[in-house]
Amino acid sequence: MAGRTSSSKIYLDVVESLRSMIEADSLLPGDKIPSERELSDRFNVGRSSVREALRALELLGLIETRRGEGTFIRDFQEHKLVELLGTFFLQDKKVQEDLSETKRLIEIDCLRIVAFFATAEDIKRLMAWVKADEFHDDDFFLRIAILNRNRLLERIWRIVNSYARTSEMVQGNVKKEDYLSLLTYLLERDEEKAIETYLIRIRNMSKDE
Amino acid sequence: MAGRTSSSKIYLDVVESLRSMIEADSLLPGDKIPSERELSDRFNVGRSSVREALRALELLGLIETRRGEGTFIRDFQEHKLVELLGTFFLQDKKVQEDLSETKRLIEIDCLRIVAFFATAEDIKRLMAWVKADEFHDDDFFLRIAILNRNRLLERIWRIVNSYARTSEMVQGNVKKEDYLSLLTYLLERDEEKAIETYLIRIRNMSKDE
DNA sequence: CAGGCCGCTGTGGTCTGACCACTAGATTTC
DNA sequence: GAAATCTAGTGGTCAGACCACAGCGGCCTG
Repeated sequence: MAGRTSSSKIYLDVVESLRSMIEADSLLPGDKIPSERELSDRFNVGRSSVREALRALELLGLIETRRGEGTFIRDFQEHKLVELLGTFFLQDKKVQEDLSETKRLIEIDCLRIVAFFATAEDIKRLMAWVKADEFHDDDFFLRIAILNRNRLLERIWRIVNSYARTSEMVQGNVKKEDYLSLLTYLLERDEEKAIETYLIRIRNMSKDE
Repeated sequence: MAGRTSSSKIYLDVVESLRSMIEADSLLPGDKIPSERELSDRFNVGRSSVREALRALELLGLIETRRGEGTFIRDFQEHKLVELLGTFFLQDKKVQEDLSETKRLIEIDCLRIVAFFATAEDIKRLMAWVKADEFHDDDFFLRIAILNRNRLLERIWRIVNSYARTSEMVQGNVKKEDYLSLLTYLLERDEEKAIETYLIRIRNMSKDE
């Protein structure tokens, strides 16, 4: 009956305990963590609970287990674990830069794909939408991301974008003409011009703050 | 034996079985899935294995369990990085293509960045490594991903790669010369040539199968 | 009849102890 | 010294036992 830190689910406690343990002992990727039996012992929980935690972390790619050898820490960097537990990382500057750079790269990738595969009809429909509605820059690229029919890339964009959005850099105002000319290039399958237009847009956005 | 289902870890099989079951029965968010005991029975595995799978999915945010009631499918859509994994479970065929395409795009992005920012020294060090060691294609791009100093992009690559790898098609043999010439172009900051070399490599890899 | 109490039953949550399969290192054997 | 062998430690799996909780229905009481 000790004061359990949290959620009435032991395995989550174990996850948390592991996190602290890893942090406290400053274990690095490749390092071995104690055996299941020892953890079970150390945390005073059943081995099955330890296993549930470990299996979950394994599926997340945070640890790696090798039968007969042990359990090892895998790519670390900001463990996804931390995010899952609600600890967010958007603090330092570098992360910000990485976010916007990554976002930019993905958007360009999407443009490339769209320039290559999207039907003229799809693009025209998008142009009509641009003319008709009022919208946020995100909305525009969401549509681009959807047009590119790679669901995974679309997801990645959504994720990156959602992070990028929280920590907002000022979204400068971009004029409809810019979007339209970008789309026009896409329609003409002129990948390079489209990207160029995109980059100019970026520059404008960060300029007027 | 083309499709190997059993990955030697029962709980992973269960995860897979659950995926198919959900797909087959077209279960939607909010729907209840069979009890642990029934699943254990249906899949002919121990309940603990079922639980390991369920706990992992729970930590991923894909399902939700309520004691005394049951286990339910959750509304994914909004799960940060975890979303990635969601994709992994939900579709199947298309995902493979998306995975390799995305991987390719990211690798090219990394190459671009490296061509632009990496120091000559770093690249030379990589060349030395190529000459000296035996390695897998993944290892090479892992190093490229690390060289590009965008941690986020590196991380996305790792994730995508780890998934792409599981389902992998034979990694054709690429010769060291190819890597070396690629690196040479990077050293000369010749982005286009480097990417061209990269693409040729891809073609070779899928050819000899 | 209404309201509430009670106890089933089914479900997840947890622990224990027992095996198996495998790895690595120590030990023995040649 | 090298090869074969044994052994301890580790993850993988299972079966069975409880517990805690939610939901349902029946029974008692006012």
